[in-house]
Amino acid sequence: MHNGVWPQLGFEAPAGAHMKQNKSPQPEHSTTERLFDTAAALFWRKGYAATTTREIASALGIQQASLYHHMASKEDLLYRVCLSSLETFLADVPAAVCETECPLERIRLFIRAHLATLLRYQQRNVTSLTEFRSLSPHHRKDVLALRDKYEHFSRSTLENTQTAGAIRIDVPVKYLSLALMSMLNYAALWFRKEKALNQDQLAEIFTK
Amino acid sequence: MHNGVWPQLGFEAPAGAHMKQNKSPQPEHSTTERLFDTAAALFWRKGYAATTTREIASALGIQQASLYHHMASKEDLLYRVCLSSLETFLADVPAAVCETECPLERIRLFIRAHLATLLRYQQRNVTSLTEFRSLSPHHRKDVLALRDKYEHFSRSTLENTQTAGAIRIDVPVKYLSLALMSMLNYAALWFRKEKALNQDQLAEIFTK
DNA sequence: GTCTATAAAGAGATAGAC
DNA sequence: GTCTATCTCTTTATAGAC
Repeated sequence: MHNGVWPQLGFEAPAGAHMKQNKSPQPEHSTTERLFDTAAALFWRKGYAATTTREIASALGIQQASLYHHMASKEDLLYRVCLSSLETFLADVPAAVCETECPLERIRLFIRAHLATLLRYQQRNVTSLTEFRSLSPHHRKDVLALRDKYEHFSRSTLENTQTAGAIRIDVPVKYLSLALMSMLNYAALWFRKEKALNQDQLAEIFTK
Repeated sequence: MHNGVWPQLGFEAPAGAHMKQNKSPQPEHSTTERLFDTAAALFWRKGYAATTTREIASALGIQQASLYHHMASKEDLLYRVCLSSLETFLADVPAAVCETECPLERIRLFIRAHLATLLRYQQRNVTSLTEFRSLSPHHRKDVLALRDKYEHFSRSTLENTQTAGAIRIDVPVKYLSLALMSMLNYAALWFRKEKALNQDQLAEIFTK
């Protein structure tokens, strides 16, 4: 019963996430990208504040001081992980939703695409979700702007669906969006390796 | 739009939570209890690892070294905050649910009572939910045992309701429980001061 | 039960060689 | 781009007086 409703942070990383090993001109696994993934994995497991730069360096197989060739500071590293998380959502999810005009289908696509991106880059996304408070005020503002942009998009999607009469209208869009995103994002915290069908199940459960 | 679907940790504490100021033989605000609340408030806002013992002491108006008269270590303090959180759930929620036999009403009472306890001791509960990983292995085991106990209770409640045909039976209880608890517990992370009606709204939204 | 003083360890970050 | 060496600051925790 241990993998239940509680945020079970602190597991090993889902091995082999996005291993494309292609040889395209812009390499997908520059040292900087590896640094992001390595750091996100540790932030996910131990939290940002509890993770030391020495641990990150050790996981990369280099010395602690060598990190500073790739990052300005530990906080700057967190900032860029958060940025990469939100930029991926903003690039991938709207693109997926655009594939249909049917309101109800759009919301299904939204849920599927959001969940797919959420779980594909789970470590970076959980970091972005849970370590936001450790950002400097200036960096926080930047990340918040991207969040708002995405939230606006998701709320519009629900709004259109509601207007079209495809979902319940007795609850303000604000709360529908809130409850849906809560459920979806919280999934990032406990999701392990359950089969992808869960995505449809969640959709079915909530779409009323 | 800033107080939306993202975990907005880092706000001021809801002032005046459980201020009873009675004069009962066992005082409700011993220094130790005040320490728990003060620490939980800081853990909630900054996270356990990012909170220093000096900050806790300063918030209590004493010197850092004086803390060690009330706790064995910083980790021991976290442990006891987590314990108090779970012990409150196990004491209050089952007691509330017992008040009726009607299956559907039981689940409504469960949701209401869980949410009420969750928000009443929000700071301790969020700490228990999010800082679990910072516990020592031994303390983690203890806390996990209490979690399992409560999870078993909540799942039984849903199971009985499902058996009685009051809620959907096309989804395994495991996932119903998971989704419900996710939604409820996640609420602890963003809930501020919205009116208590939200509790009923959530119940309505989810009870199918 | 709280204080001052301090020990002991660990943190992030920099300097400069290679 | 990575290394060794080290600086400086902060951290948790202890000692012992009052």
